[in-house]
Amino acid sequence: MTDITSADLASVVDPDLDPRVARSRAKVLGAATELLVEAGPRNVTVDAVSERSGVAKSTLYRHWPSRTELLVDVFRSNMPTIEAVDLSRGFEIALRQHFDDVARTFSDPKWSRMLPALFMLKSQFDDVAEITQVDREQKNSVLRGILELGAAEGRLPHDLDPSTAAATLFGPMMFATMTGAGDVVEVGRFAIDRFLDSYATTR
Amino acid sequence: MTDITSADLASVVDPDLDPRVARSRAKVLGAATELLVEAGPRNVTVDAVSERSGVAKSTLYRHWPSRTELLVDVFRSNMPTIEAVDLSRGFEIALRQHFDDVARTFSDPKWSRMLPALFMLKSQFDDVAEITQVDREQKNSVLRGILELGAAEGRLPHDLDPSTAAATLFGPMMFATMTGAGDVVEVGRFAIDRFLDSYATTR
DNA sequence: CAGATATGAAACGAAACAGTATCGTACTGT
DNA sequence: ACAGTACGATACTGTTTCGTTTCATATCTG
Repeated sequence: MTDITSADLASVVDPDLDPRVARSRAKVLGAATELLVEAGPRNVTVDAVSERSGVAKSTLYRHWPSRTELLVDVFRSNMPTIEAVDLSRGFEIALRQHFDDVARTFSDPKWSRMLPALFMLKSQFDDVAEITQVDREQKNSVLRGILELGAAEGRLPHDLDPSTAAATLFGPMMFATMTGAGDVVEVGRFAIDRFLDSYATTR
Repeated sequence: MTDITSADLASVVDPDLDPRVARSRAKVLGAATELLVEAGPRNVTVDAVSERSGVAKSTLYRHWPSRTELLVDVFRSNMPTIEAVDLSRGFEIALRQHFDDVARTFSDPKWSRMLPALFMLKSQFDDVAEITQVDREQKNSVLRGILELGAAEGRLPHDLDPSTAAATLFGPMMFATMTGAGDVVEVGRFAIDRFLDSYATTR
């Protein structure tokens, strides 16, 4: 896992952009992320972000109209990327590959601390709700392909709802992350094994 | 499901206590809970609670030394009660009875909105962490009894870790609650069916 | 290099907020 | 009825926070 420096992050934000702008935005987002992870959204004050990032408050307000929109962007810039899965090697391998991808984010301590705040603010800010919705749709889309492959291989029923399956497969890891009980990956693996074994039954 | 009035809640807080005190505390906790559910912990300001509850700020500070401790008490007073299960009618009935109990709390919209805040503040305030820990221990204790019964009936292996099982059984409902995708109870039932079926395999 | 643009530093206003203090009033238990 | 206690109303202090403004300086682009 490679560390992403402020410079890298800046270039990710937008190409051919005034480097000063890119730098400022990246530094602000980085500092705000730190503050969020350390002590929740309440800790992400404009002054604290300014001080931590070394970016003047006036500059900050040139890029974000309000603290709220900055906070939303912090979540947006930290959302996990969903990798496409290789379906050519069969259902179970694809499922476990996708699992590894999702498990990585649930194991990331930064993301773990961000997650409760994300869900909390979801009900207050439409932008945050939209972010989570897009993420879920992407993941469900990937999972749908895997489930269809599983059905084609005769290992899963055809009427499986992706979002129900997602909850069953990944909910346990979320539970472990939130409660802090048990190893996240271990719990996740166990849940997937239960899921697969349940359809291996001769009924 | 019966509504709990302020008077009822007051008497629950502590018997043989000056009724004025009980009344004030109950009104404050009720109003603070509302504010928390409506817009998160940041919305629970001392002035807002005072205004909403009709209890003077000075009175509030006679009962709680600080805003933080009030907030902690709000969570404490809203924690779900764990019912003991009847193990005499067999493993599966006991499991489903416990499931109904847990599912009730995950279906409660008030609790759903409280949950992310609870997990968020867990890492900031030791008192909140303690509350969640006690709750988890209680639930794990109940589940342990059920799992042992299941093992005795030959339907589960003997080496099942209660906290791993808890994550597998109830994580999906938490996932559904947090993401807002799918019916919570339906997802929960599905997950339990997978869990049970997975051990019904003839291996 | 030169003009355009972004930044930094600092001060400022206004509002929200936590917490304290005072004092007259209402309630409770005996 | 009476003494003890809790309460409400209000004002107040000090701090935090958001957001704005100004102007000199640094950086980028052509």
